Amino acid sequence: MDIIKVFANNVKKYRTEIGLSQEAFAEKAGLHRTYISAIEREKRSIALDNVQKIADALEIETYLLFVEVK
Amino acid sequence: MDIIKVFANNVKKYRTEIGLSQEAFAEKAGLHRTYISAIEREKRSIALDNVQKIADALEIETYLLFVEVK
DNA sequence: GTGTGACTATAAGTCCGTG
DNA sequence: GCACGGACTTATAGTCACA
Repeated sequence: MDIIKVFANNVKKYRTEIGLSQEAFAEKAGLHRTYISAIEREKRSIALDNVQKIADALEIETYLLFVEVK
Repeated sequence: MDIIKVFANNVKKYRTEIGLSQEAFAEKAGLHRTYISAIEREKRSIALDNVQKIADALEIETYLLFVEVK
């Protein structure tokens, strides 16, 4: 399983769980709305610092983003 | 706690546990010796594709690299 | 066996927009 | 509210010679 795929799925999962749109979430994470979009579509391989920003914005532990949910 | 720090510590930890030098590990991961060095010294915020390469070379689950070991 | 500065190429990441 | 594109800036990828 590809880590980028797992990450993308988890971002989408946790983001919708807390009821945020891509735009609202991007703002909360201090990132760009088109960037979040690209991530969820697996168009980009993101760097660790932004992984942490995203985890913070989702209010979850960072490693949870890499645990495959089946 | 910074994720890059956790990641760096874990790479070093797991790498030494399987008894590989930076050089041997770099070759196994398909990366450059100095690149591994830079990662372990937290000089780079690496992207997800290389995170996976490293996890594969360490023969561990990817998420373990982000679990802080105290 | 590892740390480091310097370097070029490529990808990450921002920002404008449209359907 | 999201997918997608184009153009742009900055950081990472990847390598080297040398300490």
